[in-house]
Amino acid sequence: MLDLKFVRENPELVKENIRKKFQDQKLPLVDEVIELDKKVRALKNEGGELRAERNSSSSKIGLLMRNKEFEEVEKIKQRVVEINDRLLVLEKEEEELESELKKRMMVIPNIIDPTVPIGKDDSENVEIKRYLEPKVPDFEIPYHLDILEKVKGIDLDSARKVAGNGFYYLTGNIARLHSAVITYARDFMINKGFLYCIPPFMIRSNVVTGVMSFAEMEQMMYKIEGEDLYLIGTSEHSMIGKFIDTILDKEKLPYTLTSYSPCFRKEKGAHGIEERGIYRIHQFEKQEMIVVCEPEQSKEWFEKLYNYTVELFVSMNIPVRTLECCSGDLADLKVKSIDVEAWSPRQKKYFEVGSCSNLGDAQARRLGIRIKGEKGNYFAHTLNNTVVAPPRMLIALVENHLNPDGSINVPEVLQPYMGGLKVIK
RNA sequence: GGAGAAAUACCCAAGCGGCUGAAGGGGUCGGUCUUGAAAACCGAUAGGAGAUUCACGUCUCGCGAGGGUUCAAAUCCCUCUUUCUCCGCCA
Repeated sequence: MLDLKFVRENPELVKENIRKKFQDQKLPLVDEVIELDKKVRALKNEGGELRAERNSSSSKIGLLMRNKEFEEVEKIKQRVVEINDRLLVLEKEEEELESELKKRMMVIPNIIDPTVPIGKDDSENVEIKRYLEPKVPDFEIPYHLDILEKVKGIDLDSARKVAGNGFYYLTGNIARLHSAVITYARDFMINKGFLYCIPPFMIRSNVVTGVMSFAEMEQMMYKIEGEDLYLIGTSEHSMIGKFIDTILDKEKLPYTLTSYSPCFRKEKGAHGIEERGIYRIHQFEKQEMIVVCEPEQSKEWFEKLYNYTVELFVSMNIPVRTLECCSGDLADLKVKSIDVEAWSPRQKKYFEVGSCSNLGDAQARRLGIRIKGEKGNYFAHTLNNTVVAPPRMLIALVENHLNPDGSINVPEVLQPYMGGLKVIK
């Protein structure tokens, strides 16, 4: 969400940004917002004046009552009743206009970073850089399910009986590998100076609506029956929620946090659960990182954040590349976003394993995350990025470390977390 | 889950329909005193959201949150949230 003042003062810039994102149908919203804003302010002014009159009249009544000047009191009372009637009308109108205004403000996209490549959709995303050589071995790489089944590491049949499609049992060394990845990633981030957190895995509706749009909420979030609680889709929800309505101390910035959580997603909508196996599932686990910082530091942090993920994958010997989201593919709240994609030697292409986003002050404005400044408070910038999210990440791991006999090499950095095990057979 | 008590500014706390946007302390900041400090004394110190103004300023909202009663709400009523105490249940 943009600053209303900014829209008021820079309508052309806002429109230009909408065009860059190929959302021309939203162009009229800008003028509508400016018009609505004008009306709301006029109403506020009138209401303010009336309230001021009511306040002074009411205290006058107090004085007159003590002097027993009842006739005068009745007169003033009547005037105040009139004021209240008028206020009722004004307030209703103001509320309506404000909700119309907010509705429009919510869908006007955030101003994208000047470095974001212009493009219509995900086909125009831009590869930034590759890390490690994407190798295709001279033997055939089976589908990841077959690899995992061969080492008795997965049981989807039982999962379907117990919970349905989109769930999994990981077993034995693969389950252990899964934990090893999470634990290694946790320590990796702790070593980068991040504060490790285990957040609530359920959050209230007001936090949900604070961190995502209604459409997203409907498509992603599981609701707990009979409670005002939702299962989190990512720990970003509870981690950013932690800062709702706070005024932060300059000295304590930046907040750099890494959190572990299971993530629950309905995966309703466009694709459903088409992919066989553990690529797209209702439940997975994720190590996440978030940063809350000074506005002028967010760009710098953005670079650091996705590079941490790259470094982590490279340390496990998994080839990755960074792919920048073009303007048309960038979610409305985001200033800039880069995906980290891992190499799939089976598909001979890269697939998404992480996503790093700079939200600028958009999220902070929605959630009221401010920094105490010398001359008034201002909104913080927020960023989030995946450290690693197995089991999807395991697809990349097993495909890249598969031996011709179907055994899987454990990357050296994970071996300590696997009791020294070097090969999963 | 049941029964009680509470939520007021940076902290503690008074107030329980109008003169209270809020007594009193502590803290913090400034000053007097002192070689310097402490103590003592004096003074200052209400965060936040919004409107308006070139600006000084003015106005509105604001006593956990949201509703309601009233000419008028920190104060009365309702709902919710949180905290504390006790009981029950449970890793």
